[in-house]
Amino acid sequence: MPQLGSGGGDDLGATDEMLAFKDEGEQEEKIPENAFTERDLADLKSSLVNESEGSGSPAAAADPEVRRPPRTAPPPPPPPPPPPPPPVNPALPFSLSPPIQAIRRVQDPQRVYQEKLPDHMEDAGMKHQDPGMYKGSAYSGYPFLMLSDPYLPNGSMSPLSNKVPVVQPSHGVHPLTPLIPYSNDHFSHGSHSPHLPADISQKQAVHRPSQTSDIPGFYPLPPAGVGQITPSMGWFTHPLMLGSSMHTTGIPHPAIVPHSGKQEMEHYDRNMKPQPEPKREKEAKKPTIKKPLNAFMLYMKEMRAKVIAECTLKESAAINQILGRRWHALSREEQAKYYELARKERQLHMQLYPGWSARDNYGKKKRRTREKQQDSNSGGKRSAFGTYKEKDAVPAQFLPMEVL
DNA sequence: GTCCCTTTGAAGACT
DNA sequence: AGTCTTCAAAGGGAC
Repeated sequence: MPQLGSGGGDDLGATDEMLAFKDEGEQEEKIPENAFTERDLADLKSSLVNESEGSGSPAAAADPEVRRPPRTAPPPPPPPPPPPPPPVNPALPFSLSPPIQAIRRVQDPQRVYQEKLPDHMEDAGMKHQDPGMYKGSAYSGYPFLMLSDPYLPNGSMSPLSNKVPVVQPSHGVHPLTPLIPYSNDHFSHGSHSPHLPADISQKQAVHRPSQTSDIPGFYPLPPAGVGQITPSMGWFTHPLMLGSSMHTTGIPHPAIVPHSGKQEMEHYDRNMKPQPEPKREKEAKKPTIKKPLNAFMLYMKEMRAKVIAECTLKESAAINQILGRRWHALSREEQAKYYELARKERQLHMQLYPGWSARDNYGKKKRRTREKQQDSNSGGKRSAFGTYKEKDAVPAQFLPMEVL
């Protein structure tokens, strides 16, 4: 949380929030009386990360966050009394009664999910996995198995979904339910990952230094699922895992995504020399390694379906606003779990792709926007990746809602 | 078909 | 060191 931790950043973020609430006024939900103050929230966030990093995991030594300079935030005041559980739906600016339509939308998650499964999964027998895995309440019990992959487009499955700590749509399940397995037991040091197929672990062992054991079972599977998900299910025959999708460690990872028309491609290897046109075209079809999801993204991924089910909203922008407010309404402990998940996610990502940098994906998404902005305000304050008008010296993300 | 919107957090670039 | 920008997910809406 660099922004929060940078000088007045704490106040910035919180101020934003407060203004947003204020702006939404009566139409939006009422903040719980004992909602965090700006300061409290900032302190909590700061301490959450610190706790997460200092949770005693030996892996913390390799954690990039650990290497960052210590936060300069003053010693946090005594933590406020834990707020009572947030209201059932603290952020909903609308009726709590889910319309029938919305209910129907989530009534048959299994069907929906199977529809989403790519063919290769079916080929690999994935779709025909023990249906019991999807049974039960909506998605209960499934979060660790039939997870839409965070790194694959359209939430498709990837073999590694079974191991990546992706918070998946729980659809009625408590948002943190899927996180339970991320207990200290799973993070415990030295335990060989029971979730990695033996051959994968061996391959990792070949390429990885000793820290391999630092990411033991933080991609846990339910006991029933562990034995069912095996490499024979197509893990190594997935088209995405052939060729460049396979990491040098031999470990396929969901962060590797195939080329989608939406994103311009850039080869993963930054050291790759410029290629002649034909080769570049060929290269352009190679997958991109995506950024690991942060805590909020993990939270969103899990809670989105629930929010959609609870309201009639479909637009992601509106849903994300709700999720953002809910995120702030989460208790310290609840957020901590997501921070921990995100930390592990980054850790694994870093280990799987040591040479990868977020910079690799720069310029792939908003180039047109930036170019447009550059065109419209030539003479903007900055020009590295984009410009903004002088009067907008404060980035849009820091502006109160009413200004936007 | 492509981009925008909207959120928070992480990381890189820049001053 | 502090500030700013970009990207990560998602999917309806706008063009």
